[in-house]
Amino acid sequence: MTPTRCQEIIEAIGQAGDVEAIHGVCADLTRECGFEQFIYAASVPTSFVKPSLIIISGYAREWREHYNNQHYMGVDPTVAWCAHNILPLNWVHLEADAHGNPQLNQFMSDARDFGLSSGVSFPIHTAQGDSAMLSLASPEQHGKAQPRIVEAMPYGQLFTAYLHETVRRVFADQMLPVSRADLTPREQECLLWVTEGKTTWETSQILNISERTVTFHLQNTVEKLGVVNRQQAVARAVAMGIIRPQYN
Amino acid sequence: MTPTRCQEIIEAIGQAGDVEAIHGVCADLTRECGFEQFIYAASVPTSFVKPSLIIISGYAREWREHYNNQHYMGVDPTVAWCAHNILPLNWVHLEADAHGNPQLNQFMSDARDFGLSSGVSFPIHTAQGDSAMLSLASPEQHGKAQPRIVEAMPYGQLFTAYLHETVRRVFADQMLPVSRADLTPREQECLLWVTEGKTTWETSQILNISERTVTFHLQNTVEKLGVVNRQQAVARAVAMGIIRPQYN
DNA sequence: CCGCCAACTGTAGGATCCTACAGTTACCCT
DNA sequence: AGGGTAACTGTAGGATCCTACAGTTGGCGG
Repeated sequence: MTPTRCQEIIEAIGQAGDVEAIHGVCADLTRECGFEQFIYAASVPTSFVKPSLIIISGYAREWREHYNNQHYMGVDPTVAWCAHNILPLNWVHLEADAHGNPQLNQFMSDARDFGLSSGVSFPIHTAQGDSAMLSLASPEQHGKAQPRIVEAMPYGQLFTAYLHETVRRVFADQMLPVSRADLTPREQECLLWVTEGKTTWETSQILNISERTVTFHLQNTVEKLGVVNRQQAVARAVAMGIIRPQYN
Repeated sequence: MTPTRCQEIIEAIGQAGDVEAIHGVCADLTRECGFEQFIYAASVPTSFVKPSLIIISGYAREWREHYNNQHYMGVDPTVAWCAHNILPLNWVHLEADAHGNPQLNQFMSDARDFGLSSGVSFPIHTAQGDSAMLSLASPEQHGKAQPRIVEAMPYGQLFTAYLHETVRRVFADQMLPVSRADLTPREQECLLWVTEGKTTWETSQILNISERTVTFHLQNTVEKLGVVNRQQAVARAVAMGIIRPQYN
């Protein structure tokens, strides 16, 4: 792939304005990289127990149905990898794990039946706590597909980032309901010290205000974040990147 | 850059075993991409107020000193960008922001004096809450440098990910002190429901155990994480990725 | 068999948080 | 001048958390 072509694809990703357009540009870049099927999945931590998922599938519909029926999301090694890692996963490395894991073996055998033999998965994590993955797959044997996977590595990683950025724009309403901007500076400050384990009184001493005022700001924070108490506010704020390292 | 050369560099990054080796491989890839200086910086959220930084600098020593003396980390637009974004930052886009911001203008003018005129910064964020950036810079004018920047985009993004992975390995002792594995399944479960805003009693009902037992597990959690109370435990756990979306 | 450890449970007092009450002050923009 | 909003403060009762006390049970490996 030439740098120019790469820039064109990035451009196209940036201009996609709805799900269909995103699907289209994904299909294009999948073909361009020499693969046949793709799937993009994003996870937004609106809740830790039940996160919302945004899936744009270029996999066979039958496979998606089978996948859901079998609850394969809990088995799928690409999902597990991308949830924890930042490096691309070449599916050739999954073979070894499958030995002695009948569940995983079954999954991979089923996947092969639907044309998902070789491929590569790209994870992406944001500072706001949401994450996504893009998988590019082909029915080729692992050996034959390696040159294509190696070549796709740099581009796939970059495309995934741009893709996720576009999804965040298009699905803005389904993403987390508030941003850092919705909390006032004082509210952020109070919340920051709470995440550091300070009590209301300690925080009031640090900020040179009354204990009551700290409580007041934290109350507002809890309400703005749409949560029920401090610990949930802390969880939400950290997951969303509202509270982040201070560079002074 | 050929796919083969790209793979070789990735290989080299993976084999680096200490700071000097990482510095060396960074210098190599910087040259390979057509740039002159680099800097890698990682931030580990051991504390939200005072995160630990790991910096591997291929910038001029004098610039680093000036940068620290002027407390430029709070001004540096590449740091601000990489803290929040997932896409590469082409420095050419910073020009517009500098107008009407004397502090930023001063910073960029100073940077130019040290051979940092054009360049690109690559952010990376992990599921464990730490993040890093790699900047590649050149003394060339923006216009002249564009082809090099465009070409470096995909590779830089990928190298940054591998680089950060290596740093996490080499600096393992300076990274976060505990991993998910250090909390027992029950402890993770209790913590999960706390992050969802459940009270001790509610959690006990969900898990079908006594209120006292939930308190017990959470006590252990607080102790293992080395924090002082529940909110800090929640913050730490979320920042570290111990608590993450459940796929069921 | 014994030690280790995860999981579990009870009581009780003091610390802290949550909620609902009811305001004041200062700044910015229209 | 009036509206909006951030920041600020007080009281008080009930809910919840924290801590220190003192244990039991079951599984696993040496």
